[in-house]
Amino acid sequence: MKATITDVAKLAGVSMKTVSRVLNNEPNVADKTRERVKAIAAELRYSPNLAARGLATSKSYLIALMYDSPSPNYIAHIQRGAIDACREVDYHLVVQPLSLGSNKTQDEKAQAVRSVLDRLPVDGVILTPPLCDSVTILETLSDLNINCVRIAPKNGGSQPFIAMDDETAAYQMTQYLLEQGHKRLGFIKGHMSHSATATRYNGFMKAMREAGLDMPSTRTVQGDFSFASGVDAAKLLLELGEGERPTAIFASNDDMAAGVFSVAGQMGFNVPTQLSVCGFDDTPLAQVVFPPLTTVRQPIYKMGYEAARQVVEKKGSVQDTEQILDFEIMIRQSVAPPPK
Amino acid sequence: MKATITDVAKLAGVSMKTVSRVLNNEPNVADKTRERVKAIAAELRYSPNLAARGLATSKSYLIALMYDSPSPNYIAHIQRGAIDACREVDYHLVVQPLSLGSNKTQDEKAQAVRSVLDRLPVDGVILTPPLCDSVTILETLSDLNINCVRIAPKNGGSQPFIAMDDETAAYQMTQYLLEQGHKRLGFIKGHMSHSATATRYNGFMKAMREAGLDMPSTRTVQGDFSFASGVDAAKLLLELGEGERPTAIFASNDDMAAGVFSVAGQMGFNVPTQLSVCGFDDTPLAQVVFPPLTTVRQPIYKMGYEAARQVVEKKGSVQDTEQILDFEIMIRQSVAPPPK
DNA sequence: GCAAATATTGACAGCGCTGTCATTTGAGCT
DNA sequence: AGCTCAAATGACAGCGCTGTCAATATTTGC
Repeated sequence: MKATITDVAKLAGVSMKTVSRVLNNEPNVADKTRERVKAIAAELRYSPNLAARGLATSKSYLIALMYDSPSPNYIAHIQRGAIDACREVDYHLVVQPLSLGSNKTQDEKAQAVRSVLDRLPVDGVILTPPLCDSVTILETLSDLNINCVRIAPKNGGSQPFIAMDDETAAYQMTQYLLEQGHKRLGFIKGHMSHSATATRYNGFMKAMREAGLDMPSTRTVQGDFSFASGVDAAKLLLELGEGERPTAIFASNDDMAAGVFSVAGQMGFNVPTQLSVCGFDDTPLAQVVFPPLTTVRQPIYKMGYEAARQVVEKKGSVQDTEQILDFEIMIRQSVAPPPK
Repeated sequence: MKATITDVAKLAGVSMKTVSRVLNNEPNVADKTRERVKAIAAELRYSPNLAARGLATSKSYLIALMYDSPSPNYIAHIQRGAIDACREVDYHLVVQPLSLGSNKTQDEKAQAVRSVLDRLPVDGVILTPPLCDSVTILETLSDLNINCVRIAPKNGGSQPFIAMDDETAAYQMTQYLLEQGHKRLGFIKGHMSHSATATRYNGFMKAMREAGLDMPSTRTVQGDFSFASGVDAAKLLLELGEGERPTAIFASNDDMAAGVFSVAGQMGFNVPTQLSVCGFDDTPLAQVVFPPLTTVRQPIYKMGYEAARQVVEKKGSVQDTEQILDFEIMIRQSVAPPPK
């Protein structure tokens, strides 16, 4: 049925081993032989049997993308990037949602990871937030001797990672708000357990500080990245007295920004003429609200892509193991100068 | 390092083959032996080597979820369901996006599928729209002797499928609109290549017909499931003269409904007091607009779950191979009686 | 109690590939 | 030509598991 390495070897008049060498780009094969084998393999549409190869090399040619319920959109893009990278090197991606609620103990987390990897021994793992911040998980992985790459981890650590400079992005976005003439800004923070919450807030505060602007605690509200928390936060912010109320609100993600839109609409504040709003992430939502939301685009596809490349290549040098990717500020129509 | 079947066999004082039998729940093992082997396997945290098993059985214990860029949300839920089903039977899911633009010829589609499956010979495939409607792909799969399950295909055919009754859902939603007192309804159709477009429209029309209501062509607008197309369609609909303009708009999906919201807001129509809007799909978006959108919830998680179960079990009887799952009408606040 | 039937177990080959190491080939030199 | 040495190639075992089929243990029937 399906061609095997033996078929190719026979047709090419060489040994299986030589075919194997060609297929794996090993040295010490005469160019002429190499060409001939390649041609015949192509003709036979031969492709090596993953299981056999895996058994012989004790590799699986599989990598896992582990995540614990971030937004579907986030995962979808990471995933897509990772898959594209895998295809280039004949690897395959297995998706592993993990559902590690915060109610799980460290031990349970380790067990969950272990049990997944017992059943499917992969060659590498990509970890997305918040999993990438669990020391327990990182330790488990290193126990199991599985190399991993983290996406947007809270802090550097010794494992390789891919990240975006959230702080600078928030900083620049805040500067943009200030350039528009806003003086009273509101800020809605994200979920405390998420790494981006602090960095985004820090970038925001840095810009405020540099501008010499006051940031009273009444205008900083805790959210949790959900639409509902955006709604609650916006209410708090917009119910402030005339001289206190922010003229612009920086929500730590798009969902919460949408919550702000919703409250603004109900309370009769026009966006952007009476209230400017900006978000973070550039989810599809950002273009599906009115007016389109000014926000920060994260290079999530690329993060997935680079993470997968790295996890299969396991390069050595340190500078290769930490990648900071570029963001992009998407200026749309939800921010305007403040009303007089 | 990792325990093998030989380790278990030695400790249990039986042959490898007997251990193998226990692990695969084969008959003809004495209960006592079975228990002992199980205990020892558990103690050793033994789990079989996928590659070795795959090599011996020429199965891969992998199934593929193939899709061609439907919304991330849709895929994420299907995927989650499929993964959960896989875990129950020790299978694994490999995700395979396919990007078959409509500009691809049939041959190219077949090639694309073939090349994916050449490199990763899976035991089964789950096909989502619009892939599940490509005869070429179905044929390729059956050539390759890979069994597949389709999710929400356009028409029955001979391959097993999981679907939802879109027509009845649209029918019931329309009835709900009519019960609220609306007489002039607008309908925004989906993308022509998508199977759901026709069925949803049919359900809508059936309810209109039964109610003896007129449906002039000016109030049926072609969309393509995108937010932008919803915007365009809404403009067309809302610019109609006073006596022509619909008092309620049924958009074939939530994105387009969001487009309607956006136009309504700009044109000064309050939703739902002046204009009722409903959608279809119950994407996260539905709860992130104001007012929350009345829409149809599809059992997408369950579709993924059932599809995976079916693809690994390949049951025989016909009634098992066609499953119609229940939908749910999510009544929220975007529909109200029409203005007097 | 004994043959026949059945249930339980095990020996062994082989799935398709790669690693190791031995062998052959050919190039480069004197 | 004859020799050395490196490059190219191949023979073969074995990765961990399951299928086949033979061997052994147990039960059944009379």
